[in-house]
Amino acid sequence: MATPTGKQSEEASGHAVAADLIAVLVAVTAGQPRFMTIQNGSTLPSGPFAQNDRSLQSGLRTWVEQQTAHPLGYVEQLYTFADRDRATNGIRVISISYLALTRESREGNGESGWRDWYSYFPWEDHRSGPPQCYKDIVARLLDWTKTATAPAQRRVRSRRVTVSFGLDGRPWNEELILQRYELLYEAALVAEAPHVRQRGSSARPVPGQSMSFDHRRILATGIARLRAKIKYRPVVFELMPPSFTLLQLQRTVEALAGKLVHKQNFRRLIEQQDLVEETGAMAADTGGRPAKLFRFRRDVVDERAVVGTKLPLTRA
Amino acid sequence: MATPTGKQSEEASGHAVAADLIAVLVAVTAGQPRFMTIQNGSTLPSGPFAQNDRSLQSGLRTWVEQQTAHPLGYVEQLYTFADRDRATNGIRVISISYLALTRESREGNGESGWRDWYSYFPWEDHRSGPPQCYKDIVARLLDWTKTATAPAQRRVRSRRVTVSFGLDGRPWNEELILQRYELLYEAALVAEAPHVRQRGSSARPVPGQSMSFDHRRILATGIARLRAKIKYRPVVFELMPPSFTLLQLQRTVEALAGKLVHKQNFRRLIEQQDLVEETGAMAADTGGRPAKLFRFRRDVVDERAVVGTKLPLTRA
DNA sequence: ATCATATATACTCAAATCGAGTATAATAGG
DNA sequence: CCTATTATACTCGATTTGAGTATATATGAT
Repeated sequence: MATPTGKQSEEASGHAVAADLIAVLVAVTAGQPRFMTIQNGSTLPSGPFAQNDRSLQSGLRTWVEQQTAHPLGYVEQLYTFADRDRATNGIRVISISYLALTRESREGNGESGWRDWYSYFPWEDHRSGPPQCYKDIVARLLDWTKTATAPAQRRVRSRRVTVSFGLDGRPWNEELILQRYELLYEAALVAEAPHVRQRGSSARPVPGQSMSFDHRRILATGIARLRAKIKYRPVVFELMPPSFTLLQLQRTVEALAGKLVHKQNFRRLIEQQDLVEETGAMAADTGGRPAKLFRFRRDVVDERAVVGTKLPLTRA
Repeated sequence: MATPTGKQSEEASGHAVAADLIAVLVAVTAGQPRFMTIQNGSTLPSGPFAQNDRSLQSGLRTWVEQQTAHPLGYVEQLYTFADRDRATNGIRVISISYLALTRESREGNGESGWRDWYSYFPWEDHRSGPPQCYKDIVARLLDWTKTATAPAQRRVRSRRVTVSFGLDGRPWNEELILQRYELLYEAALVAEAPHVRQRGSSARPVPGQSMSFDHRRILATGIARLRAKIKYRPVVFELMPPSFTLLQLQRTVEALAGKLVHKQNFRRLIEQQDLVEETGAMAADTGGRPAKLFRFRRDVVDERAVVGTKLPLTRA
């Protein structure tokens, strides 16, 4: 029978679930992308959605601010999922994850603290070329592709590795961070993988700190979203101080994307979009010629509505 | 205290909520964009998420296929929300909405059926220029901007109308459909608005069929997502038959976007991206010179990974 | 004072892409 | 065989992009 939303609440009590809110809270400090953790870096801030919360977002704010003593700035929803294995006491848990952007201020309280996200994903930082661990990871993944029994499956695996890690002259695509993490998970090369202890020599995980539950996967989802979004929406500015130089802005973009951009073209793009204006002041501590300070023109954003930023990251 | 995901399930039983799954199921038939409804067009297909569903998506599939006798094809999550006023029996309802793409086959059973989405959003179809109702809607919105008491609020409203409806020489941006619906809602110009009956002459809603609950808003969210997504991911093809002419493809894109594109440039863009290949056959029923039939190259998509489609819709 | 070094900022230039056409081909119907 | 209609090839100027070069203004060492 057709049951419209809202009407089935009477019967829905038989389908009760618990709702969990999880935050990927990001800041960029001194050119390093960081995120908020609790429990000594093993867990993302999270908590149950309570009956009396006004909305999902306000529930999230309450919990995160309580756990981390840090107010949330820009917030957007990431993804909602209901894992089979998340059930406890026979009740299913639905997790609603959020991406939040701020600037790092005071330290967290107690066990909460900011962590560099590249210590969880060392293979994702290509700002000074492919990192140390990259070559080894690719080799181990290629080994894994060969362990498939069916030839068709070998081809599928091989193509996935080739594409997502930018082999055979393909470009490195920073947005594929989730696909790369999922490959490593399937290949049992991260500590979170369920069968990681069933395997032999290859059971040693690749470099990179692991997390509880699927939190590293959620973090990858957040990074992927952010890496995609900075290309078409002016969200980088949420991570910047009130005034900044163009190089600081560029370093922030590079920190998030995990790769470098052409300086002169970056400036051209930012300036011709009218997203920033000079404050009149100069930054003297640049180590070279002093740089003009700029501020974000928030008015232009709602002026042009959602219509966004361009960054020199779009092409291969 | 820090409470990681999963651990608080014991206490979470005190925070029990009901989860509801809602689908915006889209097809394009004969150049018209349509979506699946139940209850004579007033409601989106939806139902509770059950304990024994494998995942949210599979729960959704079960419900929709039961209600509409129509299998789901491509599915992606839209948004999750927990409205204050959605509570019944003291239990909060969390709604998880999905966008799904298919092709129209058989009719729905009973009360379910496909509806043209522009009969719910008549002001959104600009394929033959601004539609009939457009001028009147803008006029009524501009009247509404004047009813604000504070001058600052008048300016804010005025800019929102100007930007989202493309006034003062600004371009019409089809992606702003949700912003436009929200303006009409705030201005009490749609039947769903809570204060629609408290107002005088302007209580008459603008043209366009209304829906139960916030379903028209969810539909707008789905359309907005689809209009944005066709520009950078090859999702249009989910709506196409196995083989099609380039004009059919173009008409589908135009139906979704609600505006026309330059034919020659459209072809150039599609062909140079290698997203399609000739089947060898020709379509004779074109009304003019027969057209080559093409098929979507699914292999190219996972070859190039997420890296997407371009459509001549990107610029103003 | 001068020089190496670092950063800031202006400007150039060729290649690629895009918007908006024109021109020509192949069908159906009168 | 003329007209209407659609398909498809090709052109051309304007813009945008990638990848530089050139020059300006700081600091710190000698």
